[in-house]
Formats: sequence, structure tokens, C-alpha cells
Amino acid sequence: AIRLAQRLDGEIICADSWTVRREADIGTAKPTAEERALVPHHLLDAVGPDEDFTAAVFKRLANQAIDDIAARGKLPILVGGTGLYVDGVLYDFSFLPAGDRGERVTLNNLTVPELLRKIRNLKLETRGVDMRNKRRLIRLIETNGSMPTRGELRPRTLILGLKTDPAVLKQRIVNRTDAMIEAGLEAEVRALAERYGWDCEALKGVSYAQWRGYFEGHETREQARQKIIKATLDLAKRQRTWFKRNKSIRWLPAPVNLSDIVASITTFLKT
RNA sequence: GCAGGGUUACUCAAGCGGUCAACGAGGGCAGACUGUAAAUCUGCUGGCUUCGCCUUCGAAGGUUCGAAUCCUUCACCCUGCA
Repeated sequence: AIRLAQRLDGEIICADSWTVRREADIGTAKPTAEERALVPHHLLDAVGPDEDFTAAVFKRLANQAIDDIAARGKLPILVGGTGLYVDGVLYDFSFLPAGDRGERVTLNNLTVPELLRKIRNLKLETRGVDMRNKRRLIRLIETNGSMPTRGELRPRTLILGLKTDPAVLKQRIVNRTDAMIEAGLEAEVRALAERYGWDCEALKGVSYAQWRGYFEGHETREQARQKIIKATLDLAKRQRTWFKRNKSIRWLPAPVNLSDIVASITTFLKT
């Protein structure tokens, strides 16, 4: 993406629910200072380690960034990551109003059967909602049964997807994990845990949560490493499932020839 | 050599005569997803021509209407005594 941005006079918007968080750098594989110096990156470090952040907020900020970049005559390049964040921007998700924090805590203490009873009593429309998923039930109550909407694909948008060989991807994930550990991931996790506690948002992510057993003394570093690799693999799987169903994505087999992509994007932008 | 314990599907591990293709966990595979999304949730995981049939529970025999479950022998592993 950086090289594309350099060739196309573009700027990058990180559509990633984790790189938005300050103080979580190594474990989120955040672009380095050197990389950011090459091309402007937007929406990195937007919130603190223990602050709430949502796809709806991301959408708003991303749209602002896109408008800003376009107004300066540059090419906005959305890169990521987090399927919901990407689609929220590309398909103009409506994102119903946020729920009340206090009420959410209350609802969270209820069991699934209790939530179902409450929903029945409120006579809420349940079509399309996964009635076995507690979070969806809570959300259904919070939004009083209204359904969110989505629009058509944003005009003049080209979606490219990189298709990597599974074996290669796995090896890269192992390498990436080792590189993070080498770069001081343990110290980063320790600092966050000491300052914000294990319940903070930043420590709930992959490459972070897996250290807990080690810090509590009942697991080894190697176990933490293995758990990170597994969690990353699982995450990659979910990302693949998410993007797989998007028929508008043009899949490119990796490794890809940069000039070819630049050429096809240039052609696309002219039409 | 003698006395005990063990051998179950990819792995670990239940089962102790029928309701067992065999609990559960892990792993694997597939899927859902609109203000927590690196989250949360779901399905499948012996084979097949899949509302049924076939082949499985170390191996080979046997008992029984019926066995992963009982008996015999053999193989390998563990423990105690020699």
C-alpha cells in the first residue's frame, strides 16, 4: 500500500480496529515512523489504550479523512484489516445509535434466556438476528428492534484483495510473531498491563491477551508465542471469511507485480 | 520371571453388555456478522448412493439374541516385587 501510494500520489487510511489505538504499536504491527514518513497515514493512534472505539466512529473519521485527502487532490487508499470498518465506509452502513453504557452493563448480566424473554415482552422484530448470540440480543434491545441499512458500493471505488497461498501465509504469521517478540512485544504488554490493567481494551487483542498466563506465572513464553500464532491464524481465517463473500473485490494472487496494479488502477480512475 | 495398570477416532480423553459411529476438550474445516468486530456467535469433523447402510474402539479367537464394554491367547507400554 505504501508503494502504491508513492506511485499514485496517494495517502493511506488504516481501516484497522487496532492500529487506531495509541501505545499498542508492536503487537498491532503498526506502520513504523519511517514508513509513515514515506506516505501520510490517517487514523493511526486515534484513541487511548483504555478508551472505547467503534466502527461507527471509525466510519465518521475515515470519511473525513477521505474528503480531506481528495480535497487536496490526492488519492485516498483505504487499507485493512477490519472487515466491518472497511464495509462500513464502502457501503455506507447506517450504524444505529449507540447503547447506553449503564444499560449495557445491566443487560450483560442477564442470561440469554432472560434476554429472549425481555425481547418477547418488548415485542421486538427479531428477523435476521442470531438469537443465540448474546451480544446481538443486547444490541437488539438497545436499538429497540430497528434494523440498520446499507447502501451501494461507494462511487468510483476499486476494491483489491491480495490472495496469499495458505502455507505462505502461515509461515508469514509465524515470522511476524517472532519479529514482534524480537522487537520487544513483551515489554510493550507489560507496560500496558501495569499502567492500564489487564481489562483495558488494548490488552484484549491478538498478540496481547495471549501473554496473560505468562505474566501470571503459569505459562511459558513459548506457550504465549504459540497462542499468539494460533490466535493470528484464527483471525486471518475470519478475515478471509468476511471478505470472501464480497463479490466486488478483485482478487490478485500474491506476490503481485506493482506496475501491473498501478496500471490497472490508473485505467480505472480514468473511466 | 511374578503381580498389577494400560492400549478408544488427527491428539488428549470418557465409556465398563443393548439407548455407541462412540460424552467432553483440543486441533482441523466451513459459516454468520451494521456503535465491543483482533470482538461475539454457529455448524461439521469414520466412510457412503446420508431420514438409511457399511467399516471402527491394539491383534486374533470365544461367550452372548447383542460386545468398545465379559473370557482366552498374543503384541506393545507403564508400575511394584524379583
